[in-house]
Amino acid sequence: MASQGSVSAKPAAGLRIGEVARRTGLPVKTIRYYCDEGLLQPRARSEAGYRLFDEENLAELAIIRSLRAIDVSIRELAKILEVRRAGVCNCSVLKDSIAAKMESINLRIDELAASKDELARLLASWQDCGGLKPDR
Amino acid sequence: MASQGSVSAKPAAGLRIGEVARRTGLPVKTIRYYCDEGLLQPRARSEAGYRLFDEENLAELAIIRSLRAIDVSIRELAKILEVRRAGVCNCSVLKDSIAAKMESINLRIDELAASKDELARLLASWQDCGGLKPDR
DNA sequence: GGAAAGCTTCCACCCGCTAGAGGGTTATTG
DNA sequence: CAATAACCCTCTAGCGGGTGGAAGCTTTCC
Repeated sequence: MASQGSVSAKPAAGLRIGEVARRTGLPVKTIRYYCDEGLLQPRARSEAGYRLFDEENLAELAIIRSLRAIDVSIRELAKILEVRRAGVCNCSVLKDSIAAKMESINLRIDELAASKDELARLLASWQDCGGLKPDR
Repeated sequence: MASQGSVSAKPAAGLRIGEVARRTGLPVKTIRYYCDEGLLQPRARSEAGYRLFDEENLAELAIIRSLRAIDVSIRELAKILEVRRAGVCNCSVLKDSIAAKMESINLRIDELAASKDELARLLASWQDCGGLKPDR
């Protein structure tokens, strides 16, 4: 009902979960799981009970993705987002924590680089010997 | 019994699991788990039933770590190591597979870099506003 | 010889999803 | 307008990859 005026004024009732999934690249089920765990609070529910998300939620999901990528736990993430939501930017603890996470990303990148080397050596060893067994 | 000659000749009965843990940085339990899953076969068991590992096992663990770091599954790893053990260097399938994994490491690194940017922006936004809430 | 450290097995549990059943809602289309 | 497809809901179960702890041998060290 009420086709949206083609020109503008979009009250944007809210994004439904599928749309959020499309925009973030996360599976619908995962988003639902994050809600269940208290990581994410949909702005509202539709009449029918559908979760309705907003742009803020998208921003939160971006943070979630970033931190999950370095294995920050769901629990810790919940705390972090809570603090953020409370608008406690002056909370240096959180800032430090995030800074630490960033540092840990560097570590992780180094580890991955090392892994790559490891695999390269492995490949090279095969290339070289063209069929030699690991000498056991 | 038989202190090892300081000069050489090390029959090296085998490394016990704790030593392997210390050398690889993996928890003892995890190593045991890898054995249970058939990833790793200790060279032997001591009289008392202790797992005894050798240098080859250490090399395998290095590979395991590298591939686990990019979420190669235990099952796939088992196959990879089996092939490797069989000395099938001419198996281009495996070589390709490893090459692909290496490519995926690059992807992962890019993702992590993106995460870092995301977090940097987050931090910066707080720095800037010195106490502004996420505008909700 | 006796305590401390290290190893064994086995079983239960945790985390982060993910799949599927069963059922209501919204959108499209003939 | 009814039918159908696509979407959403909750709930329960299961999986992958470990991890913790109990109970009980071995090895090491003083």
